[in-house]
Amino acid sequence: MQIHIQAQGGVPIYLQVMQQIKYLVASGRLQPGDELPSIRTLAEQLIVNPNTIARAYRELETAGVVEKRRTAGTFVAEAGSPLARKERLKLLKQRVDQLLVEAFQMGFGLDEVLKFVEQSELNSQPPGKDSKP
Amino acid sequence: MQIHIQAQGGVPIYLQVMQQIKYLVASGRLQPGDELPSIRTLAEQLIVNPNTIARAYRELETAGVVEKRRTAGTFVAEAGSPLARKERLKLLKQRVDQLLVEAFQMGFGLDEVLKFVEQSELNSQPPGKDSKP
DNA sequence: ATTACTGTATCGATCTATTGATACAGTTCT
DNA sequence: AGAACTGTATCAATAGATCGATACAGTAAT
Repeated sequence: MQIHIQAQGGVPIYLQVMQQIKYLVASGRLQPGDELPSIRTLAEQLIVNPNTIARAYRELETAGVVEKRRTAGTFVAEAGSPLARKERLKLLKQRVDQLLVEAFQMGFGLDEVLKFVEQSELNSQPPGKDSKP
Repeated sequence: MQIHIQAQGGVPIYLQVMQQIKYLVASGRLQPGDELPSIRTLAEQLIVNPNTIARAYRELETAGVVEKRRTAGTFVAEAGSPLARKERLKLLKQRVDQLLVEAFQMGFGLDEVLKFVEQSELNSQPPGKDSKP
């Protein structure tokens, strides 16, 4: 699995690992059911402490991205996050507002944000399964 | 100025102040040229150390949101951020991708993200002044 | 000159996050 | 049974962020 870590930069290693795995899943390069490298394997590959990878996997499981099977390994989870729809909507609204504030601050307009959203490499994603709950 | 701080919650005070001022500017409730409360005034109002507000203002200035005039006070900056357009585009793309990853992870589709962007309360913002550079 | 207001700088205490060293517990296969 | 692999738990060291106390420096009006 292609993961690259920057020791410099202030971003915690476990977060970098989380983000990159999230991207791999969101872009479809990791499919539900796929097995991730074992904690120790990835730790050796990145030359970090196993605890660090363990933490990344643990939080990814809490977030519903991966699923751990006791002695078998860690796998990409099947379904989406288990959060209630209302909670997710609230979160999404927050994220969108944050993005827009930053965009406006940078001098961009709504149209440009929309363009970026439409043109994202990630746009091949299947539509949400609960557009109408 | 209406700013509310939560001591609990783990979010640093100076960040809360920054975010809320950014929102006030992005939503137009603070206009370019408007004067912000002095560091001490706001510090007393929120019952925090002046250093904390000073830090918020300092970082807002670095971000190009406000402008400090030595002995006169702190004001909302005129232009957008001074970053080069290429840099801003890169940043914006990153932000959008992050948002989409989170949205997909939560089980939402592109269409729903677009809907949220279009329906945001912030959409009354003037369009970016450099749509065509 | 004094007072009252701006923002600035320095130092230190404290707390939290992050990472690492190391030992543990369970399953699977030989 | 034993080896080799999963993920787990505990504890300590370190580094960094955050915030506060306090003193400084400049301008403007009295």
